[in-house]
Amino acid sequence: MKDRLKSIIEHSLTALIEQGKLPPLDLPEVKVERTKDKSHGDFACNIAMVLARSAKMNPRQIASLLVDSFSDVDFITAVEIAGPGFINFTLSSDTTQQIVKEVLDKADQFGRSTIGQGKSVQVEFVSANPTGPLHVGHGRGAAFGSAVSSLLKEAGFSVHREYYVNDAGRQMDILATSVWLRYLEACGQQLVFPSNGYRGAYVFDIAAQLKNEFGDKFVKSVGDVFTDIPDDEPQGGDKELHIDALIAKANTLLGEAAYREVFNAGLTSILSDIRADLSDFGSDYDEWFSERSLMESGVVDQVIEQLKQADMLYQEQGAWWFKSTEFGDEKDRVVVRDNGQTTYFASDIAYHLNKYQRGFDTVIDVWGSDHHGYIPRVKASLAAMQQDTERLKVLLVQFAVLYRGSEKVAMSTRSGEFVTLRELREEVGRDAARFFYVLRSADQHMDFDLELAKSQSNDNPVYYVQYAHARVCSVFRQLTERGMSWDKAAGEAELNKLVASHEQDLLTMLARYPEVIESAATNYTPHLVAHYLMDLARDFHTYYNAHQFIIDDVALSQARLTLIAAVRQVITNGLTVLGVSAPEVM
RNA sequence: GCGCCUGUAGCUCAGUUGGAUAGAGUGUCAGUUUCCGAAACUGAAGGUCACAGGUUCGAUUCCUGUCAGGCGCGCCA
Repeated sequence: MKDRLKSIIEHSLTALIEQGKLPPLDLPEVKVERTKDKSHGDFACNIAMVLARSAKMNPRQIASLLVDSFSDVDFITAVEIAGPGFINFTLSSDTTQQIVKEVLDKADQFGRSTIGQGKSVQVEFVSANPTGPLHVGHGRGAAFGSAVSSLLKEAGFSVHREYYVNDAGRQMDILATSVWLRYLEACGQQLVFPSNGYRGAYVFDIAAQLKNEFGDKFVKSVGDVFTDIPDDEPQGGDKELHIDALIAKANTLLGEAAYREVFNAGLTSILSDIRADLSDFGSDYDEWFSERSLMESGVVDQVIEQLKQADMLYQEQGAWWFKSTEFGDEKDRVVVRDNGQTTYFASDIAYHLNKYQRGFDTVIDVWGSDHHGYIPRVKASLAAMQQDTERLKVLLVQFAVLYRGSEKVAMSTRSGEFVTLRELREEVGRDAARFFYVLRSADQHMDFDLELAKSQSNDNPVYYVQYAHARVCSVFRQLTERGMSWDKAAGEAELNKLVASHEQDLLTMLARYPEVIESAATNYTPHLVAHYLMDLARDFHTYYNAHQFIIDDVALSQARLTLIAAVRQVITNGLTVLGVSAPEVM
């Protein structure tokens, strides 16, 4: 509808210029927007005010010329000039009413558009290191990432959801060593656990599993393990040096093959836990991409070679540095350490190049906002390889600050003091958790009060929306119980009976849904959908309290039932986009 | 110190890319069931849009500065 109005206005403008009634001028994009106040009609256009300056004319005068030149169209009943020069359009009630038919015809397709033109988008989200279970901080990225993916799909993009598995690197070695040390303890040995190791309960579980499966295969004497290891921090040493030495010792004592077995035990256990967790949370993926595969296939080395050839790397103090400052980064970044190991950043360059080479039109990274400083160097690396950095979009998600009542909860994976995503899901439910996460815009800090979410979960807005859906279902159940039925065709033929103000509000609300989806998709803002659903639910509840649906006037009754059937459909569609269920009974 | 983000009702947050009288939830107060589900509805109260300038027909929105908070600034990931 916006587009139709737009083209009418554009035609009139060009006609007026040709007729010499308006001076020749460059036409800006015509914007037609929904009004926020009903008294201003359904749509408004501000073009007259926008043009006033360049045309050197009074905006109301321009508006008046435009309005006079509009040809009559059947779907508009009133065109008015208001305020400083707005042109307000009022739709015919017949046009407004037909949205019900459209919703029911398109059903779960209602809201789909083709603005994505089938272009391919890759969305990478969560990608937490497999060094421990997902915690509530990851939940927001999971809910946001999959909601954005669903939105893009609705908008006509071809979407590929991906999880980047950091199954290589130092953090994984720390995990492997932590598992091994816990295993040694499980085998009856006494030791002082490194302060920088992973202390979570799941490490004990993996160690116990290891012992079950392999017996004493990996047992070495603790005396040997801690020989020639520099002091840990509590003993006045450096915790990083301490843990690195332990990793090296694990490698030499166990040998490469056995070390790899311990390493993989930790990796596969945690990764399968993460996969199950995300799946249960309703965040599904098309691909799990392994960092190790990039290293083992030599892609990382190739990329480094490519950058060397392009004179983008230089050697200093034994390390290889990437000249990211030449592309706007604050400082140059190391890609190969002096000990010969490639950095995480080197893998990431290779990974992003790989994404580009797979041919995605747009590559989206969903990152925690604490990684924002990372954006310039990744973009720099792509620029250095003559890639179009505009294809990469990084969406930052602020972490939810967790509260227990009024007390802030300290979060640390290493110390094992965190609330897992699984715990959250079990306590507040998947629907409430997902809805809560996407209720706020992603770039906004969010306070997540566990006590509130747990103890007063009935106050969560998700129930308000779901209840509206269940209520519609309930009406149809009631209808059946009374031996009556809903006749869709009859209802659609009687839509002109829907003239009450509550009905008009609902009709307008339904018509807005595709616009909301489009806006939410193009701006990567799923919270708009959550807010829309709350608005729609409110209008429905208000309507419910003001009018009866099952009444003696058969024609009106069928029209109303048809309307609320459409409401039910749109609630279902919207909740589905957010990964939230639409229960028939609550 | 530098960079990015944020500052809107008591609290948690929206605000249609610069538009008309700044909104919702929650909390507080006052009401609504012989009626399809009261997990609902109606009404009231609640604001110097952090502060000060600037840009223009018009600013919560854009620019500058100040103040306050968060995050980042490793041969970690």
